[in-house]
Amino acid sequence: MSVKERKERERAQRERLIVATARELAEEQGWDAVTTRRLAERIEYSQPVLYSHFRGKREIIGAVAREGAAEMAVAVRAAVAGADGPRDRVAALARAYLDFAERNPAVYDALFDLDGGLAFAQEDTPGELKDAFAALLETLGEVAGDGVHPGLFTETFWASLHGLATLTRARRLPPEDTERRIELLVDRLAVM
Amino acid sequence: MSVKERKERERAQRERLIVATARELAEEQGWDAVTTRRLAERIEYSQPVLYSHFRGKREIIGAVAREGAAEMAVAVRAAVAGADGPRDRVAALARAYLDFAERNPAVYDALFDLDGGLAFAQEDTPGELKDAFAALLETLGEVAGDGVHPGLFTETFWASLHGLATLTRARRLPPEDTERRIELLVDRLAVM
DNA sequence: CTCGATTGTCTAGCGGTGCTAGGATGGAAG
DNA sequence: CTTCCATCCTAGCACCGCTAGACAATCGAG
Repeated sequence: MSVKERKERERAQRERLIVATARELAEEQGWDAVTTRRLAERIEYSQPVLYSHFRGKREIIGAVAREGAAEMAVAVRAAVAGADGPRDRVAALARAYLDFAERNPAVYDALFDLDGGLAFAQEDTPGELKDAFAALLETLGEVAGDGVHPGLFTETFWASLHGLATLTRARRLPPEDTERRIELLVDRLAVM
Repeated sequence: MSVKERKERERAQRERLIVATARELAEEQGWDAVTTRRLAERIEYSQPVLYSHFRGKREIIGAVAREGAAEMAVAVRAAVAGADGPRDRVAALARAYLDFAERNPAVYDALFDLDGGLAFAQEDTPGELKDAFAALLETLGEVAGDGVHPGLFTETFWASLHGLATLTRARRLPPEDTERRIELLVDRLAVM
């Protein structure tokens, strides 16, 4: 039976290789450059092997998105943990979020711009996504203010950050003033 | 010489037909369905005709985006004109913006998600885009608050709206609470 | 009115995409 | 040692954006 187990281990390892390579390629050259042919060549297997792990390209994007969500949750929680008081915590969260988006643009796209076939805000939403939202909620729920539902506040604050992240990266907003925009959001939206 | 003029008129008309058809097709079936072949078939010309008007598909997207920006400016100004007092004006603007995004998803994508080859926030930015931003600035600049640059405030408020628009449409946010999120944004961000 | 030049349009095709059917191959089981 | 089965690859499908080159229609000169 250990032969079978070994094969399963190797298979799981190859799956991780596919996801890591797709992410790498996307960060290097953008998702448009992540074609099944190039991806197959990089992992040194033929195209059909990809389809024995994933239904198609969108599922590969989804896998990168889930991985990214888990990392983002870690990054946000780490940033918040190093800050004192509600205001600093919210500001640290906002900076960590935008920083993550800037440093991992392809992952951010996989999460929020592209179609990775993932459900959001539903029962069958992957755990990584639920947890990433929970990481935001932990800090933002504190500053929702009286009579405002913490979840609703978190959604709204998150949407604002998402807007800044995407518009800045798509060169719709000049990047120099990012810090000032963050301060504005934090000071006005959060109730301390 | 009037023969030449007639031909130019017909050519301009055909260009408008291309843009209108691309927009129609995108609203019906999404931008993925807007292929040069399908578009050519709908306008009852062959593919290469498209390339005698536009450098490529991205320029067609850009043309739809410019058209959409002009319409959005009109919609926003109309909504604001029908409201009294700063708070109502800002709320009306926010609703009009999100309403436009919801009613014209393909146009909204052309403007802010896809690459239409347009410059933003620069000298060579198309007039329609500058004017759409101006329409936001006219109302939002009023409520930036002391010591906050009106342009910066407008960018930030706009980013928040954009975040709500995209996340809602991509099913990342449940749509039922949109109105409550708007109220939250307006009441907190704007200084009255 | 005829004829060459120019303009406009089309057919056909290039290299690429995501995805899949079917045959070859190599290792486990009997 | 042979049989069988899982695994993988070659080859190919239909489609994509885009373009070269053939063809037809129109224009201006003689």
